[in-house]
Amino acid sequence: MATFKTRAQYVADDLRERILGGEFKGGSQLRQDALAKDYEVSRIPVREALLTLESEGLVEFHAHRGAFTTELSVAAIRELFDLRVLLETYVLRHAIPNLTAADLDHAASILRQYDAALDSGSQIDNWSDYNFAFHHALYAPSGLPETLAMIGQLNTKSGRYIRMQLVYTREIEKAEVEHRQLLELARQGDVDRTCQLLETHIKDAAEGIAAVLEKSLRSA
Amino acid sequence: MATFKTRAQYVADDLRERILGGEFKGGSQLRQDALAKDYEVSRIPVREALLTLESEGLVEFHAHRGAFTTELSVAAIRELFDLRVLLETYVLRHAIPNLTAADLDHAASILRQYDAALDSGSQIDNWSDYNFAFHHALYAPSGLPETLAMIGQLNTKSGRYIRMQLVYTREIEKAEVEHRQLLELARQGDVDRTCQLLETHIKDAAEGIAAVLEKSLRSA
DNA sequence: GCCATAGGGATTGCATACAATATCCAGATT
DNA sequence: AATCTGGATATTGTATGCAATCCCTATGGC
Repeated sequence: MATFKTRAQYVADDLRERILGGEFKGGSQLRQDALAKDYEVSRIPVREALLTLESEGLVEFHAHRGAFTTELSVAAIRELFDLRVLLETYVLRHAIPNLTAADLDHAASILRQYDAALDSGSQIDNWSDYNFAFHHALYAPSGLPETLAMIGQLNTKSGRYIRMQLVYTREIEKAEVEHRQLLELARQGDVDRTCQLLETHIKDAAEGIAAVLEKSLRSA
Repeated sequence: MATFKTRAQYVADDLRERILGGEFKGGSQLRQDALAKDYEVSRIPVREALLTLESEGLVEFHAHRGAFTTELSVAAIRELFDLRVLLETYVLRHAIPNLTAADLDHAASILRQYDAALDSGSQIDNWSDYNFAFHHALYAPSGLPETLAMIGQLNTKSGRYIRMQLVYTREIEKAEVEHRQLLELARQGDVDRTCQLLETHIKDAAEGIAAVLEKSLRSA
C-alpha cells in the first residue's frame, strides 16, 4: 500500500529538485503549459505540483500571471538560519539524552557513506541530502515530529541557497569536520557544547551564503 | 491589484473556517464531489483547496481514498504549543525594543474592539481571530516575517483545538486579563517579564486543551 | 513628450468528461 | 468459522477544451 505516487507528486518532487539545483534562477516564470509538455502530462498535475511547491515557499503564484520561483533576500536568509539555530538546538537538546548506540551508529554510517561518495568523486549535488540526513539522524530521537517537520520546511525553503554556497565555496570539508565533532560531543552526552557547536555550524553556513549572495548582488 | 480571489482560494478559506469551527470532527472524510456541489464549483478548485489545507496540516490525503481531516494527538498538541512558546517569546523579545506608540495603540485598539464585540454579545467563534490579531500586533514590529509566518502556521494547525477549549471552558476572561498585562509590560519595555508571562499564557492554554482532550478521549 | 486607454494576444483558472484505483461484499474454499 | 478471491461500485486522479483575466502595445489626447 501507499506505494502509489500521483503524477502531481512526481512532478512536484522533480521540479523541487530542479529548483533547488539552481536550474531556474530566482524570479523565473514557470509556465504550466511548458512544464506539462516537459513532463508529458496535462496542466492539472502541474498546477497541483506548483501549489505544493508554493506551500513549501519555493514558488509564488501571481493571480492569472502564473507561478514564479521565489527569491529570498539576504535578510530572509539570515532570518531562516537564525530560526534553524533556534529550532535545531532545541530538538538536539531534547534528542541527546535519548540517543541510543543504534542512533549513533546510524549517524556515523551516514558520515561514512558520504566519505565513500566523496572519494569516488561522485556529484556534489546531493551533499545537501547527506547533510540533512545526518542532522536528522541526530535530531530524530528527540521524539518531536512536529518540530522536525518544521525544520524540514526551513531546510527546503533555504535549500537553493545552501547549494549555491557549496558551488562557490569549499565549505564542505569544514562542515564534515564539524559533523564528526558534533557526533563525538553528542556521544559524550555534552548537551551544552554540542548545541553550541551546532549553533556556530549553522551560523557560519549562513554567513557564507550571505557573503556569496551579496557578492552576486553587487556584480548584478 | 491582487484583489482577485480564485474559487480554489475561496473554498480553501471557507473550508478552513468550517474545519477550525469544528463542523467536521477529526478523521471525517471530505468527499470532493460533495464539496463541489456544496460550493457549486467543479472538483478542480475543491481539490486545490484540499491540497492547500493539506499543506497547512488540517487534512491528509490517502491516495485514491480522499482527504480526511487530521486528528492531533495530545502529545502533538503539547509539542505544537511548546513550539509556540519557543517561537513567540523569540519574536516578542525582538519586537519589544522596536515597539512604537502607534504599535501599542494598535494592539490596545484590538483589545477594545474585542470588548465591544463581547458586550454586544456577538459570537464567540471569532475570538480566536481577535486573539491571533492581538498577538500578531505585538510581534509584528520584530521585523521577522518568516518567523511570523511559521507562528501563523502553528496557530492554524492547532486552531481547531484552541476553539474546542473555548467552548468547554471559560478561559477567555483569563486570557483577556493576561492580554492587558502583556500589553502593559511590553509598554514598559520589560522584555523578560513580558516573555515570561507570554510563556505561562500559552502553556496554560495548552494544559486546558490537553485536559479537555483527555476527558473527551476517556468518554469515547 | 507624457499619460491615459482600448484592443489583441498570451496565459491562467475552471468545467466537463473519462480513466484509474481502492474498497466492499458475495461466494467459494479450507 | 475464518480466509481468500473476484467483480461491482464508489471515489479519486487526469486529460481536454473553453472562458476569464491580465499584460502589452499602439493610439489618441493634453
